Amino acid sequence: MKVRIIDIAKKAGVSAGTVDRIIHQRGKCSDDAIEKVNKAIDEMGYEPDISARNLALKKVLHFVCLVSDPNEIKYWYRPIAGMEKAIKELAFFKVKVDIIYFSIRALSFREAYQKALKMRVDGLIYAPLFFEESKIFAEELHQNNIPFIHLNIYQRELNPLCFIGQDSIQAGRLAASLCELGLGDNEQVLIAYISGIHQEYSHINSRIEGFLHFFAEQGLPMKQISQFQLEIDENDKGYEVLFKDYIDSSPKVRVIFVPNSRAYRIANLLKKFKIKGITIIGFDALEDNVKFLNQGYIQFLIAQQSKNQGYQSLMMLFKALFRKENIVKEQYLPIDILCKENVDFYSGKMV
Amino acid sequence: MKVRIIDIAKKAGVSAGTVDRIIHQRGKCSDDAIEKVNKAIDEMGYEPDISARNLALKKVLHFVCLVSDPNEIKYWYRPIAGMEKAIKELAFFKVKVDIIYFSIRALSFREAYQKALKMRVDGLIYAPLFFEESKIFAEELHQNNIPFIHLNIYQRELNPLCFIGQDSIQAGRLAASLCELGLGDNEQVLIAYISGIHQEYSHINSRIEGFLHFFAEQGLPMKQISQFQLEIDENDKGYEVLFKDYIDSSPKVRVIFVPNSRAYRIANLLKKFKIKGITIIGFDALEDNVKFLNQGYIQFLIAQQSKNQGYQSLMMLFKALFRKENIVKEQYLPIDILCKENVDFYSGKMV
DNA sequence: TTGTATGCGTTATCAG
DNA sequence: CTGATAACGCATACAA
Repeated sequence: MKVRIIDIAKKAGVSAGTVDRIIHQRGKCSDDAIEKVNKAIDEMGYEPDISARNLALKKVLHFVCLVSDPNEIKYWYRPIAGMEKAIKELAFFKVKVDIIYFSIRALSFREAYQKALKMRVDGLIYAPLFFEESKIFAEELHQNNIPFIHLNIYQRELNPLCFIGQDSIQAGRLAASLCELGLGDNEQVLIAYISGIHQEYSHINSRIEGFLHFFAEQGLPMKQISQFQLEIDENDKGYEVLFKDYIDSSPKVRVIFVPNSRAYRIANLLKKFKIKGITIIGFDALEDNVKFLNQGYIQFLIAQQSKNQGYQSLMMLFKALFRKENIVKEQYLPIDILCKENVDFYSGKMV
Repeated sequence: MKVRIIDIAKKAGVSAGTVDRIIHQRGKCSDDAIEKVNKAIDEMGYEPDISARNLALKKVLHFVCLVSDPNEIKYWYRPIAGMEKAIKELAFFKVKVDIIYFSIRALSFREAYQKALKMRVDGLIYAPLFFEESKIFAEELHQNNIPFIHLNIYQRELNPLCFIGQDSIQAGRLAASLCELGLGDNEQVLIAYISGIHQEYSHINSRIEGFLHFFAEQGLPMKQISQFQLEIDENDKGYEVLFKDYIDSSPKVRVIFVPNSRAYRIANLLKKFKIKGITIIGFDALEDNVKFLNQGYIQFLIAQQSKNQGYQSLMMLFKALFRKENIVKEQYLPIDILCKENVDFYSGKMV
């Protein structure tokens, strides 16, 4: 029936304590005992009872998530929602999760991770928004033997336990293929986005890279593509007129590709200036983006299961550290296409 | 810290046994005791420890899934994969799951459910493929007080505990909107599908209904739509020439909408007869469909997270019957759009 | 109607 | 290096 520790202990002719020590490699045991116990396990096929283990466990696993303040970058609302879902499920087990927020400055990120390092942490999740700081952080984690997961942005060279997110280059390619659908002969696509000052994230660049690749591969003339990029302070409204002028002087533009998650800003301008006949392809199902999708200003949004990202990241740590399962090193989530007709059913997505 | 049964027993001035009886409504208790215990629970906020409960539990919950043989309808491979994933996760708990297969004949379905009814079953999952038999089955289940979940197909009037699947009408609408993208002035869309004899499923009809609605709502002329439907025996190849003739005599057709999951059959004909300039919108990421998607014969596939459907159905039963949580009555999953550029990342999707 | 005792399979401690 | 044993929180059988 069910094989227990005591069953294999009897079979091996030792006590339960010894079996436990051998299974978990804690304490010292004689080679003789190790051999006998392993043999018994092979023959009888022991599977630990999670409930019993959990009940008896004294130690609590401690996971920490470092995420940017969703009030500053709205994108993070949904990964956090996913984390909260995971926290609920993990409440059955001896696992404790803390979420630490930082604001979008390198210094704030540094403070956050120093705070995390002061705690006794068994596993950690963060998005390497800041290239240099992330590197320093990762090195310290490796030194302290604390496994960590990269979420949303992947800095492969830092060798995280696992990356969870989207293939940004392929997402850019997909955006390009959707743009092409709406593009007639001799019409243009514009790459336009507005970002805060000094916000240059690798995944945004990857999306643009994939986008351009697609057009190149299809042998489409590059002159069909123009770019409009502004780095501005969050509250600066000066760009609005600049944008309007740009559009007025580019009558061939039919599609605008917005590679960051703020397509709603561009959509807002189309609405404000009553610009017709231009459609937008953007990223992420933020509330504001969805609003303009439903109004027809945005034709497609490419989404990345943000909630699921948050959920999976914690579940991965759980799988790796609680159950000692092997996990895949790169977990690329689906690249979702949203339009007016399917966006209403997207929010329930969890996963 | 953690509130245990014994804690609230002390607070209420009774024994642990009494608290247990009141929480689970087993055995008789005095009104006085009930009141005191409930008060204590309110004040202290008791949450049962799942691990301890699970360890002590004698009874095993028994779930049964009735699914059609995936060798006959390939669609079912993925829901079954999702069920297997759920079974793995539920292995931690005192839950046992059986999957019973039936082949696509009403008689076989009837045999399957009679087999299920003979077992001691606590919860059940099935797709109501056969209208009449499903009704009889549901009535028996209600009589025996066995909760059941409808998967993939929804027969609302049978009042399942929950439905998990896609909004087929909306999926049809989405298909129509994607068709429209590829449709120029004066061009036609063809609704074409090949099904086995006497296979008329409600969700296929709903997709067509949604599809037609979309065109009607947009004020598009209905004469742009033509239909080609064949009910044939699985091995009958006679339809191939019929199809070819139909296409030859309909030069305006630019897009073919295939409302069932066998777009690969139509795609295969386009390939075989070297028909160019026509693209297909179909359903479900079956292996064969994906092949033709990658080859360019199919432009879009609309998918329904089949694996997730299977997974969720078991998790729902678990939530409802093991933890006694309230669950939503209708769980509509996202309507996914697949094309060449994102299909490779779709398979990993779980949920 | 109520209280008590035993056991579920593991962990962790302590004495050998 | 090893064996014995007391928790862990709940369910359940039995005694009162």
